[in-house]
Amino acid sequence: MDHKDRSVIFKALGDPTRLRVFEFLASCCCPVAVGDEGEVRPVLGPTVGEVCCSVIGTEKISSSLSFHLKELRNAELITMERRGKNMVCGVNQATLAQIRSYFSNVGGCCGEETEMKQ
Amino acid sequence: MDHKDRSVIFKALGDPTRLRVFEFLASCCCPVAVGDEGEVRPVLGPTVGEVCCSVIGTEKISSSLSFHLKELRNAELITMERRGKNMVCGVNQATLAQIRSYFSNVGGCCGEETEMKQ
DNA sequence: CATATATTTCTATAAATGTAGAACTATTAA
DNA sequence: TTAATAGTTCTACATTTATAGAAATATATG
Repeated sequence: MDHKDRSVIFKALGDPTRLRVFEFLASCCCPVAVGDEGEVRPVLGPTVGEVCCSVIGTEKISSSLSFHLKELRNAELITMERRGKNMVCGVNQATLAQIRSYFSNVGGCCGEETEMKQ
Repeated sequence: MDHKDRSVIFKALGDPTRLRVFEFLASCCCPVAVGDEGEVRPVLGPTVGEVCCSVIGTEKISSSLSFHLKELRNAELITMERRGKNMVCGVNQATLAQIRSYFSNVGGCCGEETEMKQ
């Protein structure tokens, strides 16, 4: 995750609607599943329509929501996969882990208070 | 730190120049000092001019950098304080701690892989 | 195949954002 | 008090971004 990736990630989370979508998806458990052959499979999370209901509060999916989902996908903050007529969404745990790691390392060289003269 | 605060923070970090400024300041040690009376005092970090040299690469401070610093201050990601002719900058450790805490809690209900049928 | 459902893409538009230069403010030093 | 330095604010402008509606695509179903 380089500087460019990070600014794309933060820009994606910088929009209130997108942050809500991200937080809603993050609040939906079971982000990753392992299939019979041991393969890691994408999440069976809410559909775009369900995200729309919960986050936007409308039945009809707007092009605006599609746009925001695309931005979140572009930042690799979420994944989406077709299930029949629907698209199901979930947070990308790998990226979330990278962000956590970034923040545990940034500015961490001497975070505690330091005694000082004058 | 509510939803609004977070989106302001992420939006601030979402601009490549601001992210560079933030990371530069975060890389400058000793963010907090405690004075003789026990009061927590702002960092004695780089001046705006020094930030400009390191991050933008120019001698002359642009209004654009001032604007970015204002955004970072508004998000409470950095603090600034006058020292004579200069303004000195540093990251706001309290906010940084809040962001760390946010990311350790978001989407963390079952982050590990889960066995699944079908 | 025709229709319904779910979602995306396209196009236009309005609002927000970043940049540049000039003018302004605060502090120090002569 | 005048000049120099350091930085900010103001104004204008170009670019980017978010939103809305219409048309297009993909899948399921009758």
